[in-house]
Amino acid sequence: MYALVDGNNFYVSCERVFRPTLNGCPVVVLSNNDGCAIARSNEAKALGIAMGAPWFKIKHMAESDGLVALSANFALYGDLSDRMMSLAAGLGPLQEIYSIDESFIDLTGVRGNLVERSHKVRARILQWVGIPCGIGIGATKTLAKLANHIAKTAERKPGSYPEHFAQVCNLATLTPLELEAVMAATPVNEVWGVGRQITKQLLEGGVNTVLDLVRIDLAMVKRRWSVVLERTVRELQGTSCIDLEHAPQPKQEIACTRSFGHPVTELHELEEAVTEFASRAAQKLRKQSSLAGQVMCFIRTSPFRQDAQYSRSVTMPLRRPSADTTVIVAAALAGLRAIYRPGFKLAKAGVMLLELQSDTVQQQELALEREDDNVADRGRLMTTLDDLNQRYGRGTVLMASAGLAGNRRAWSMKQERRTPGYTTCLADMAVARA
DNA sequence: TCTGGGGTCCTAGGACCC
DNA sequence: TCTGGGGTCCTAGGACCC
Repeated sequence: MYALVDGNNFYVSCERVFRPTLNGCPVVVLSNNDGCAIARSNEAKALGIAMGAPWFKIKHMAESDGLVALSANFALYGDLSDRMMSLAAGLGPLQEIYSIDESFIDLTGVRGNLVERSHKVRARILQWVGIPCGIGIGATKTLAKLANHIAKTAERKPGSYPEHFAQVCNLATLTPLELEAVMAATPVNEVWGVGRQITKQLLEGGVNTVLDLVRIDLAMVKRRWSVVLERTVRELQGTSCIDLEHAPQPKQEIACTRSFGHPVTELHELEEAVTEFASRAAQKLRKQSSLAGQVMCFIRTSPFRQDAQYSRSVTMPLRRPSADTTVIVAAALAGLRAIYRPGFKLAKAGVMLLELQSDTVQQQELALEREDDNVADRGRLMTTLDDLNQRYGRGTVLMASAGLAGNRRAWSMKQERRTPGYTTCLADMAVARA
């Protein structure tokens, strides 16, 4: 038995914790670069604002409907997420943190009334952290996700499901007939693992609801689609196929990519951006104690513009696996110079680290060439770099090719409406006035 | 003027091996 | 006239997730 605990409209709820006047208002949180809406309050959803709606297309609602837009404040969301997760963990013995706002809990061995227990955990998260969440319970992770969807929808749209499913929904307590009714009332695209493409194909085949999907022929699903969708159907039928991963696995690839605040055409500007992205990626790499075997670098124009299009990537193998910022930046810059062409209005660039491996395994080799640097010294240098940037703030010590932050940089992302780091920066702490 | 960022898994097809 | 069978590895691309 699994539970899924999921924060409602998470980023918006985080903002509301420190700005209660936003309660009841239509609010969206914008992606990096203030590009599009990535979180919407219920009121914003009711205005018809879609997930991913470009800000410039919905901006007019600020005047007409009192829509409030905020730049993403990931420092705040990450911190409130940690607090929410530690309380959600109280629901059962094992927890898998699935995303910034969701965690699965393995309920094996938990006695008593699971719904009552969930309501208590939910109330505690609301009171101690200030984030409202929905909790779904089911025999498999896919059913727990479905239950979570029902819990949220029952709360947001009265009449859509039985009232008592609001906030907490345990599918395992339903009779077969009740379960069928719920599945028949749920569109198939709400299932975890059924995205846009597969939804389209299912609808063409007359599979409209979750109930239709759960009754589909398994062999046909595997033939027509894949083992992935077959697994989803089995999970809906109550056979657990996706295990809880309570120990986070190290990433197999690490990326740092950004859209630019303004189009970039000059190589030297790109070099600054790519240096920063490669440095950030290398830092993430060291944080999970990995080495990278390859560095990928890409640049591209905006596919939304009518301008001449250009999109190239290049993968640079490293001499030996490394987590050294200087090595990774050098490889990324060499790649950039190889793919750069003048005359294009570039909108985005990025660096990805591939072929990651643990830094405790080091392939030995014959010393056929002179070592310029002592590997242990370089490791200490990187540790010092990370410590300094941790203590005095990101960008305190950086590669010279990153340029100076004080200079005007076309590539820096736009963030015109960001709220303070209420919980992560002393100077930004909220002040209570009597 | 203005459209995010960061991941995972699976499959098909080609190159290559004996 | 007739041209096998069985396998691995790699890559690109597509689907999904939040």
